Amino acid sequence: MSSHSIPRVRIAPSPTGDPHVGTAYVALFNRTHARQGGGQFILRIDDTDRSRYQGTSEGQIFTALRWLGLDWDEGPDDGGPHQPYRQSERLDHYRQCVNKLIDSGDAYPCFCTEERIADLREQQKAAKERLGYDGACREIKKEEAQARIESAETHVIRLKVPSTGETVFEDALRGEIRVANSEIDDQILIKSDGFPTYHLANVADDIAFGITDVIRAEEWLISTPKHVILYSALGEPLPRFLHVSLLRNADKSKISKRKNPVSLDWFRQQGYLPEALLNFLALMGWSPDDENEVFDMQSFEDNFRVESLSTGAPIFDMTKLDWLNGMHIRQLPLTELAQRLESENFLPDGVDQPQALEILPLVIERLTLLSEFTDKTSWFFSQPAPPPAEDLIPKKSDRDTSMAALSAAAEALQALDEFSPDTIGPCLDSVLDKGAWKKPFLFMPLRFALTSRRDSPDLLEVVSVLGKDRCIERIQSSLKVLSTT
RNA sequence: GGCCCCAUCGUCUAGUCAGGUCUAGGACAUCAGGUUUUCAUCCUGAGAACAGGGGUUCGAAUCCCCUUGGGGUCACCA
Repeated sequence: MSSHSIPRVRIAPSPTGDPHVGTAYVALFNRTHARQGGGQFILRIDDTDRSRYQGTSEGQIFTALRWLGLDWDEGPDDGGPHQPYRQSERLDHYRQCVNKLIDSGDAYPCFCTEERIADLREQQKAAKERLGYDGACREIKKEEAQARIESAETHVIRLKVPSTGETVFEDALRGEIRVANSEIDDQILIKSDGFPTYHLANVADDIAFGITDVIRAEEWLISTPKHVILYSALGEPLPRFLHVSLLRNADKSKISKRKNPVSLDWFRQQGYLPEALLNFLALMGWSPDDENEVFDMQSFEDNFRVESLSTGAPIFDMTKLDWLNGMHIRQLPLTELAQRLESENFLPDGVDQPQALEILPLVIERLTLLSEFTDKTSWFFSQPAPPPAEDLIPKKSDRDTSMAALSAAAEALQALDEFSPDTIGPCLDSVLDKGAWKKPFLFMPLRFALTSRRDSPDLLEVVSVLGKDRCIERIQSSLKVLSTT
């Protein structure tokens, strides 16, 4: 297909479980490629496997892709010029297609039982032969086949792969791929339940939808020759094929649920930002020229080239995703961040956006995941249990020193009229001077008294945001702890 | 096992197509410093890779071959 044509690309997830990170990975490249060329990104639902079908899955896929901003131009839910976009609703189309193939002699009915096929495979294994259908039903005369079909005999339709020669095609990333036809199995096109297999449905739909670029995972590379044969039997020009490397587990095997989180829902629930996940996925196989690895989708769209995707096999290591998530959190305006926290349900119970906004500046630099917000701000939204005495007494200090320091701090803060970081700073400095304590001997007990934790935000900000009354109250509670020790 | 794909720091990658500018660059992670009253952010620095062997060439991470390693696939799943 001409490289000048307007790209029409698609992803074709199967509704068989949770929305998969690999779907998003491939969708990202497809959608970006379409947008760059002013073309269309199509969502097709490949639901031809009735045994693995899950009713809730399709909706989850829609939701997850939209969460990521990977929305589509044509799809099952909002229509398009080639409806329907669900394969289970296109059975007539596949039937027509396969009839054409049977007429032209490129496909044939096969009446072999699954038992015979299984036995055949065992024999082939034992004899160390190539595994695959032996073509037994190829020889059945058309009239006989027709009669058996009419008598409702169980059958499938197979592709008649040429027994000699080779099939050649170009992969946009890997160059010319050639496979001997003797290596290619007579693929089942229509299953005995009347549903098409992926191979038929995929090619038939890609033709019907006018798909120009088939950008999909590398696991499909080896079955592409079958698709090429199908295109040519149907008299259709080939789309451009481009097979993206598979995401891997740490042991380099194909990414899997057992060894990695793969559900897009999981990432959302963990508090990853869509822009961070997208950024991370983009980096698995591509890198920007300017070496700035933190970027948004606009920048990606401006610089990405699908042909420049790397051929290596990237290990899905979320360490960098965590870093990216923190970076993207910090790039978000505070009001936007507060909105996200609320809409994604990461706000503590009873806390609203304005309240979150009060405390957000103090913790934004400490967040890696949105889900950490609640824990990191718990000292602010409710009074924590007073810290144990050992936390209130820094190393090399002692109980009396901590009590004196806290008392002095309480007193000084009490006397403060204007309560802001600007006034609190000098106020605490004077407390320090008067007591002649080492800095940590005052500040650490105070930090613990106010937040009950070591990793709190800047102390002046904490004092300020808590306000005079709550500060005094918490200091008193800690003094009580110390005095009863 | 057959067939197909792949191979640069621990990880993601730049460089490979058009061989020299590569004593191989960046990022994450790690470690060490700095900033900071804590944690984090931020800044500086360090260690860390061309799988191996042949060939072509004045010159190879880059081209060719072999080996090794890894992966995918060989379903009436996609």
